[in-house]
Amino acid sequence: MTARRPESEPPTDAAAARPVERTRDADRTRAEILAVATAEFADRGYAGARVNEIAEKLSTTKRMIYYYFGGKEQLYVAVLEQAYGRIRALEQQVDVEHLEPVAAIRELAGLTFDHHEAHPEFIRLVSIENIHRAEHLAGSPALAGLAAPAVDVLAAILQRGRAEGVFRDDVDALDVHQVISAFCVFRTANRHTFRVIFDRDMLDPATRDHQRRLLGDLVVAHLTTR
Amino acid sequence: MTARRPESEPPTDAAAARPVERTRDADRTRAEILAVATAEFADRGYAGARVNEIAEKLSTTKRMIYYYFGGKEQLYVAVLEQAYGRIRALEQQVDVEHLEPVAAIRELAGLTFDHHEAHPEFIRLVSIENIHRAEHLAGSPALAGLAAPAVDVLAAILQRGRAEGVFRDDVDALDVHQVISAFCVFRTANRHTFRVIFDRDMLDPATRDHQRRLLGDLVVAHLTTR
DNA sequence: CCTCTTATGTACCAAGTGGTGAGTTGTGGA
DNA sequence: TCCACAACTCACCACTTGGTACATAAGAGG
Repeated sequence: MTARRPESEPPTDAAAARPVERTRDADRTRAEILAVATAEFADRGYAGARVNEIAEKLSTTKRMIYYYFGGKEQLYVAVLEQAYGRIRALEQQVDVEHLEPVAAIRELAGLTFDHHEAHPEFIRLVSIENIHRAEHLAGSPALAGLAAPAVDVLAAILQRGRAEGVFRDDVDALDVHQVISAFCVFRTANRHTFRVIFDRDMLDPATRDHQRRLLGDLVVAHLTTR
Repeated sequence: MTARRPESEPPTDAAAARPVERTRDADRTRAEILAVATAEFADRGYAGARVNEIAEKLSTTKRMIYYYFGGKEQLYVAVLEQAYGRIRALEQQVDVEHLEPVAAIRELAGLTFDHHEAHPEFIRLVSIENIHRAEHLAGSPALAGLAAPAVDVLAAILQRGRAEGVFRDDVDALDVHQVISAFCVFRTANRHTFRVIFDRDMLDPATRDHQRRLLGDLVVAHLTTR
């Protein structure tokens, strides 16, 4: 093998390449391609993104895309896998075990809210992948156990809430997750058409707290109403 | 041989389908192009759709696309305008004035639910347009008053509910609309990735009633909780 | 019947598309 | 030191893309 930089994968390594230090580094080149491709695919969709365009924004050449990834589609799949991988990593850091059920639900919903707001390009990739009926995602093995964290944590909270008698006992954890996701994803994914039609920017910082509270209220009300 | 096939007319056509077989009919040609283009753009996105592909599925030629619409982008805008126009027409048929507030909200949410489920290709177009940051929609005048119906009806219901003391008095109509839309749009728009990740088909007919009730419960709980 | 406008069909193109053949150079290990 | 191979560059291509020049046929009106 070749020069392995000790840098053990700083994930958000963007195209911040030093122009002077132009050494050979497979990991760095690969990461740069992925970063640029992620931005490009998220920006224009799979069909809209151009390999040539990605190449031009690289400090290396188009040939390297094919050298490392094989083709446009494989590059796109790699982008998806990396994006989902990062999301999983973040979700696993959730720790709400010490909170009482209602507070825990609010916290979990709030974290999901923050998280989606902080990663609009991920939401875009998800939207794009849905346009393609998740056909690339379906063939990828990189999403094993991707569902578990979020839903497991949620199920545990619901269980505690039921035991304490504060939550209804007929609510499914995945239903709750679906509701939370729907709210959070919609805000980002449908931001533009919603703004044009209803003249409201759902991501306006001025209404952020209100929206965040709205989500919490919504879920808690549902869980505590009989 | 100029005999036109007696049109296997896709669902809702714009041009009055006269039984008379006309060899030349601008309205019909235009409508056919729009119908095929709608299917194609919804299926593959703006960049993914091919003018040649649309042309091949036509009983006329590619030249007609440019004759009637000018180009790919203008055709796409026309598709968007027609789609939104139809949606508006449907929304204006909502009549829940005679119901008591809680039932009215449930009915409105349920109608929205049904409506989104019945028009997946519209949801796809909306997703696609969001990928393009609604830039085509923004420049189109065809959406004046598109927001009014849904939100006005909702506001009236909330008003009555407040007057009768069954609803909270601090809930914004557009917030409620946003929540309902989020739930309904998410089900269709994110169906595929959600199925792959969470192994649940949100559009599975077997869980349709449950999902529909869930949305009603969610909104009513929020409106009636203090 | 003739003519003029509208509607339609055929053949074609320049620019861009994803993708590659083949050679060049840096670098770690023997 | 030197070599083998990974990392990289550059020029190139077959094919598709959106778009168009031009010929022509069908009706409406006179």
